[in-house]
Amino acid sequence: MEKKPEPRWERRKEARPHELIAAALDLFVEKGFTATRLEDVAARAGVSKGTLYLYFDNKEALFKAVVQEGIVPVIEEGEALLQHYEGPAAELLRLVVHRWWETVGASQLAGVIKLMFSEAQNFPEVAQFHYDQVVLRGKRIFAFVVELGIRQGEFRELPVDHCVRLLLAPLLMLAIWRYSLGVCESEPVDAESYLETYLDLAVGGLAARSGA
Amino acid sequence: MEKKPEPRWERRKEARPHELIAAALDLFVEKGFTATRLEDVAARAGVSKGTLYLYFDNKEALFKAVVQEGIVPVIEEGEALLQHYEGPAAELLRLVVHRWWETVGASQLAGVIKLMFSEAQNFPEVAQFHYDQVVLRGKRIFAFVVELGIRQGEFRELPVDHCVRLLLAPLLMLAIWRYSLGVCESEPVDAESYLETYLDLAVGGLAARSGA
Amino acid sequence: MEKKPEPRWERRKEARPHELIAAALDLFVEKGFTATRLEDVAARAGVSKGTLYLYFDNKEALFKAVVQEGIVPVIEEGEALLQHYEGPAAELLRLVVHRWWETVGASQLAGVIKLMFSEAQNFPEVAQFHYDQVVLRGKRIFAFVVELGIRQGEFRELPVDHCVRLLLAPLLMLAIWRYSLGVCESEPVDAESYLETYLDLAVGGLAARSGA
Amino acid sequence: MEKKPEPRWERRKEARPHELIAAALDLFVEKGFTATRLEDVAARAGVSKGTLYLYFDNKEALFKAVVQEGIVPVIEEGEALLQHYEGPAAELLRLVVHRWWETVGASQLAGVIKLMFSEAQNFPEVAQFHYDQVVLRGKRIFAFVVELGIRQGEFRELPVDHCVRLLLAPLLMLAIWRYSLGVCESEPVDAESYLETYLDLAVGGLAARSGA
DNA sequence: AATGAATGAGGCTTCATTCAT
DNA sequence: AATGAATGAAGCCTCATTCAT
Repeated sequence: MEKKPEPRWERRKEARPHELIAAALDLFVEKGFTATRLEDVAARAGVSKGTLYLYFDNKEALFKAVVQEGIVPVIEEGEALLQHYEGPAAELLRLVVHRWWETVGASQLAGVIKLMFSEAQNFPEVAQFHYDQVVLRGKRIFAFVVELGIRQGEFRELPVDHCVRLLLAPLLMLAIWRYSLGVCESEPVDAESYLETYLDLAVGGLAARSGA
Repeated sequence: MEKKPEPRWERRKEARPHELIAAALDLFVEKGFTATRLEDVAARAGVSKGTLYLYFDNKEALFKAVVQEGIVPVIEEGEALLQHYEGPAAELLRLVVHRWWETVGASQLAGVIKLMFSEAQNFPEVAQFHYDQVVLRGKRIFAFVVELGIRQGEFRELPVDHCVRLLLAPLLMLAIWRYSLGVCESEPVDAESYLETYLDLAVGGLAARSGA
Repeated sequence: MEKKPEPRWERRKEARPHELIAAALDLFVEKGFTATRLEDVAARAGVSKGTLYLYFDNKEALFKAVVQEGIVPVIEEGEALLQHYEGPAAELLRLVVHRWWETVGASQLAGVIKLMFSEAQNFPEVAQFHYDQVVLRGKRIFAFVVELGIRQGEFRELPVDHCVRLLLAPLLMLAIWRYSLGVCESEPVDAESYLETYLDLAVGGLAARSGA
Repeated sequence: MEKKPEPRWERRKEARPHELIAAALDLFVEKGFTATRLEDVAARAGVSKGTLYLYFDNKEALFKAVVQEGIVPVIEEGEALLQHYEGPAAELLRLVVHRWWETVGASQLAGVIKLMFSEAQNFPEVAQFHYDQVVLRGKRIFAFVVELGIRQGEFRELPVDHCVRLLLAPLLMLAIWRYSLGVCESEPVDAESYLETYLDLAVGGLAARSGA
C-alpha cells in the first residue's frame, strides 16, 4: 500500500512547445490574437501561465511560432506533385486539389489561414512571411497547372493570375468558412462533394470548347 | 461685452452615429474588435470618448450597429433585379455580379464582410444576424440565377448549393482580400478584369455542353 | 432635504502631478524604486491606479519626474549667495551651510538625495542629470568658498576638490541618515547643534595657523 | 566498462555559501534588494537557481547572511587597536583611519554599508543588527579617540557625538560614493590623498589652539 | 548535492466605462 | 450635448519558490 502522491507536474521539455502552439492556434483562430488570453492558452495546453514564458518570449513570439509551425513541409509536397507529371492538366488539377484538401484544407493549416486573414494587418511582417511561404507558393502550383493546360491545348488562353485566384478562392473559402460564418450553419459543408462540383465547374470553365 | 455665439457645431446631431459607425468600421476591419480602442474610434470621428456613449451603450452595441448599418438596402436592390427578369441566366449572372461589385464589393460592406469573417465566433448572434440578412439572401439570389439557368437549359444540372458557394467564393475573396493578405501585394487586384474572367469561367463551367 | 451624494472623485488636473510626485518621493525614498508599488503611490495621493497613467507614461517616467521636481530653484539660490559677497570666507561658509540646511537638508530634496544614492546605478542617465544639476553645482559653490578663503589667506592651501568633498560629506550624511540607518536611533540628530560643531571643526581645520 | 568518476566538483560544499553571498552582495549593492533576481545571483555564483535554496531559506535569509558575513572580524580588529595604545590621539586617529580604509573602506564591507543605507527601512531588524554591530561599535572607536584627545589636552572640548559623526561622515561617504553617484564621475576618488587631507583637516579642526 | 522545469502570486499597464463639469 | 478626468477590472509578464529528476 503505497501512496502515489500524484505529482503536481511533470517535465515535458520537448513536447511543451508543440502543445502550446496547438493550443494557441485553436484559440487564436477562434477568438483572434488580441482576444485570446495567454492564461487560456496555457490552461488548454495543461500548464500554467508561467510555463508559457519558458518557451516563448511573449505573446507575439507565440503568434509567430504558430504561423511558422503551420507551414513546414506541406507546400513542398504539393510542389513535388508537379515534378515529372505527365498527362492532362485537368487530371493534375484533380490531384493537386485533393492533395491540398488532405494536407491543408482538412488540417490545422486551415486554421492558420483563417488566422492570417484576420490578423494580416496587425502583423505585417508575419503576414508577409506567410504570404511568401504559403500563398505565393500555392499560387505557383496552380499557375503551373493552368499553364500546362494552356500549353497542351486543354484550357483556353485566359489570364493566368486571375485563373489562379479564381481557382484558389473556393478552396480558401472552404478552409476559412468553418472557423467563421460556418458556425451559423447547422451542418458543415460536405467537402468531398463540394470539391467534386468545384472540379467539375473549374475544368468546364477552363476547357477549350471543342466546337468553338 | 457679449460672447460670440460660436455656431461651431450647428449641424451634426443625427450625423454623429453614422460618423462613429464609419470610424468604427474602419478600425474594426483593420485591427479586429478587441484590438480596437474606443478612444481611437472617437478620435477618428472627431469626438471625445464620452460622446460615443451618448449614442451607443457599449463597445458591443457599436459593433452591432456597424454590422447592421452595413446591410440596409443593399440586398433588396439585388433581389429587385430578379423580379420580372427575362432572358438568359448567364446574362442575369453578369448583371447580378456587377451589381454586387458596385453595391457590396467596392463599398464599405466589403469591410463588414471581412469583419464578420474574423469575428463570427466571438459574436454568434451578430454573426447569425449577418448570415441571415446578407449571406442567406445573397445565396438565394445566386441560387435563383443557377436554378433559372438549369430551368432554361443553359446550365447543367449541378448541385445548386455547391454552385452557389462556388460562385460566391471568388466574390467574397475579392472583398476580403484587400483587408487581409492583400496588404502583402504591391498592387491591388484589378476588379474589373478579375470579374470578367470570373464570369467567363463561371458561365463556361456551368454551361450545358452543346455537344453533350 | 437633499442628498449630497459624495462625489466619487473630483477633477484636480493641475494639482495631481505634484501630489503624485510627492507621494512617489515618499515611497521611493522609503522603499526604493523597485519595491514601491504604483498602487501605493496612487493610494497615498488619493487617486486610483489608473489616474497615475494620465500624468506619467510609466513608473520610470514618474521616477524621473520625482528627481527633476526636486531640483528646480534650490541651487540657484545658493549660487546667488556668492554674488557680491564680501567678507571672510568662514562667514560665507556659515551662510552657505545654513542656507543649504534650510533649502535642501531640511526639505524634500534630502529625500531625493537619498533616493539617488540608492538608485544611481539603476538609472545612469537620471543619475547623471542629478549629478550635473545638484552635485556638481553644489560642489562648485563650496569650491568657491574654499578658494575664496585660500585667496584671502584665511584658509590653508589644501587640495580644493578634497576639501569640497570633505565639507559636503557631513551635510549629505545628515540628509541621508534619517532615511536610512537613522531609523535605528531613538531620536534624530539635532541638526542645529550638529551644524554648529561642523562649522567649528571645518573652519578650524581649514584655517591657516597663525603660529605656523 | 566503468564510468570515470568525473571529479568535477570535489571541493566546494562549504565554499558555496560564501560564493553565493559574494555574488548576492555584488548585485544587492548594484541594484538593490528587490531589483536583484535570485537567478542572477545564482548565475554569478556559477550555480543554478535551485542550489541557492539548499543554503538559504529564501531571499531575505540570503540578505541577512550578506549583512552578517560582512562584519565578522573587522570591527574587533579596530577595537584591538585601542587596547594598550599610548601616544597622541592624533596619531591614533591616523592609525584607526588607515586601518578602517584597509579593512572596511576598501573591502566588500563598503558594499554592505551602501546596501544598508539603501535598505535600512525595508529591513528594520537587519538594519538594527548592522547598526549595533557596525555603526555603534565604529562610533565607539572614534569616540574613544576623541575622548582620548580631549583627555590628553590635544583636542578641544567639543560635543563628542557630533565629532564622531563628523569624523565618520567623510569615511562612509568615501565607501558609499563609488556604488552610487560615483558612477557619474569619470575617475574614482583617490582614497590615499583624500584620507590625507581628511586627517589634516580633522586634526586641525579638533586641535586645541596653541595660542588660545 | 544539484538541476531547471513548473508554478502562481503579484506588479505594471491598458482601456471600457462612468460621471462631474 | 459634449468633454475628458477618473476608475478599476483584467491581461501581460516577472520572478521567488517548489519539486521531479
